[in-house]
Amino acid sequence: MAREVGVSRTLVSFAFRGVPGVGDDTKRAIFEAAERLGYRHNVVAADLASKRPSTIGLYLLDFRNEVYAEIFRGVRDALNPARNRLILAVSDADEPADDNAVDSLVDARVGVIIAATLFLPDDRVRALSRTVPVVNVARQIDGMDSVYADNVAGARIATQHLLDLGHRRIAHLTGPEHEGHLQRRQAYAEVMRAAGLTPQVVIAPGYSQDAAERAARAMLDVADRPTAVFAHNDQIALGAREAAHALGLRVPDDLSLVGYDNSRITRLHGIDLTSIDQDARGLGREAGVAALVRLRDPDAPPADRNRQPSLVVRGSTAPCPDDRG
Amino acid sequence: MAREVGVSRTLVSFAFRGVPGVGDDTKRAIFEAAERLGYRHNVVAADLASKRPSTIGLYLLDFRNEVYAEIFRGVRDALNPARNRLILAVSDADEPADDNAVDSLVDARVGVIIAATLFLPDDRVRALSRTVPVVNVARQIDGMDSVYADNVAGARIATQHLLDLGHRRIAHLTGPEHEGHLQRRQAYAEVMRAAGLTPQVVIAPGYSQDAAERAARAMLDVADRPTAVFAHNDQIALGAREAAHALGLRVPDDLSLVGYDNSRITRLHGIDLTSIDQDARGLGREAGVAALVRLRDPDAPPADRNRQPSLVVRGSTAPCPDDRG
DNA sequence: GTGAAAGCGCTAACAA
DNA sequence: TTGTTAGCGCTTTCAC
Repeated sequence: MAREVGVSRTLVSFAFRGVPGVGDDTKRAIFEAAERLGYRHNVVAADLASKRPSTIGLYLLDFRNEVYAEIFRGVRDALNPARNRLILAVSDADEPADDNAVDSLVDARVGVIIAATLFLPDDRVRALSRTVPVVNVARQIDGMDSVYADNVAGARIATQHLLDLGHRRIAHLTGPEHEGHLQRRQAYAEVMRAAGLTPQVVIAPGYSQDAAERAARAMLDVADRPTAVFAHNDQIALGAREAAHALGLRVPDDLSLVGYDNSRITRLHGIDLTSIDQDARGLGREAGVAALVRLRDPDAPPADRNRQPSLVVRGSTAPCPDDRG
Repeated sequence: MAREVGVSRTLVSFAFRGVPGVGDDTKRAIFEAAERLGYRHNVVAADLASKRPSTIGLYLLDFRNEVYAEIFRGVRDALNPARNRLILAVSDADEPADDNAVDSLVDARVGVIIAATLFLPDDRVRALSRTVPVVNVARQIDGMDSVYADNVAGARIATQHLLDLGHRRIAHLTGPEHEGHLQRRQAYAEVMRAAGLTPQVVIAPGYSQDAAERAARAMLDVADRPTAVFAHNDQIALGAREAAHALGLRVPDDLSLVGYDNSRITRLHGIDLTSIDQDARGLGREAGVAALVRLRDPDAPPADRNRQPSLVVRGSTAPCPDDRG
């Protein structure tokens, strides 16, 4: 390739990376020859040779939860103008494979990992970040880059909304306990206790709709069932909704339901799910920017971007049907 | 690392790749030392050095369509036992970025690309496969590895189902014309013509729910609107459903609706969408296997796996409300 | 603006 | 079973 144009390998390298200091004519000649020869700049080899890898890794917890699709879009929005390669690793909310997914990113020698709600505990994430810098999305870890919407605020708004509607037996339906997935349930419990009520946290065997449905069925199939449910996310809320319908309960007449994420599905006619919006795409965008910063300057002070979520009231919540609650 | 154990680099390399011919003691010593030194086998460098890359690239058209999540899971199922790295590239059904996504896979120097419904025309895919072998999923291209469910059969079953219910004004709602996305609309048109009816193919500006909703609104807001719609996929069907409700039409009383993909959302209480099942996860699994084969033997004869889709009747389809149709 | 030489971390013959 | 020598395609000094 270099021979073809009569230039050195260095020039070709510079030309492809947009390093200044290459004559316009030379540049043109190089690109023209590359086109003709079907030459492609080998980014993998480039990343290997340079000590500073330019590739960005994105970890997403689950593929079936629309929130991660939105985070992905946001990250892509932010990275599009840059010329960084983005590679994805996706885990599974039901059959967690965090380590595999993260390993594949580390193996790919990415320069930074954007992690959307890892199941890993804080310490493991910190340890990981000593190998590869990590930008947390939708999660806050002290001393690390974190882009998130305030979970405590979100859970409070949701719970308070149900209290305001007169509900007293309000359950919180969530998944297995992982550090980083605790704030919502804790904030819910606090609000409940502050109102003089007993929190009821129900833990499903996973964060998917299916897992939630099973747990919700048991929760709702009792005499003094809750009159309202605040779910960890929309997927889980939909699981609860299915369980309710299977038991002949109507939403919102017999059961009020609040989700989290404000995914598109909540807006469907007939679903009409009240939910907390945390602007996942926006989170993704900020995370993308943070990753770019981290890549250029490993020693930059950690970014901590806390956004405020908001409640979107729809038809799945209604006043408590009785006073027994 | 090699020095540390007092072994040659070759042995270390062999040990990590599981190449036979390394003494058990040596192997143990190597892994033990690796652990201690925090050494990680650099797969990127390995792929670069060996002419046969072991990484598999997966292209998915869209993140918000559950079908691709299922294909992904299937591919992962198939690849799990193997030790191949999987990297993803995701495009967007509304803002197509096929070339970017595919480029990122080519740049990553993957050994084979599993492509789930590229927008690219057949010839472009063929051209691509001269650089990197391609396994097509949910699409058939002559002379190439293809794993798909028979679209012609699927579309026929769907259309026939509506005809059997007495509908005559049946529209097909789909997205922009791409080679590889034509079979369903053609099969629909054939069945309609064979029944002595005029096909009405309505093209939305994209394959997403939002795009479909806009197109459906125009389609349904006329005097002699269709009494039934066969949609290219579930996303599009949901868009039509939203449009119908916005216009005060009830499903299935005023409008019957058939989707495609049988995604989980079709099963939600209140959505209850009749759909065609093509077992996306199964397709993904077969594609994963085909990719593995192709990786080991570039000259193996192209695999062509054609599966039969099936109709799942739910509550969104009902007999035609009148005879005017 | 340009080129030569060394090296990134690994694999692939081949030899021992 | 183990070690030696090249070399993958690129970047990076440093010199011209």
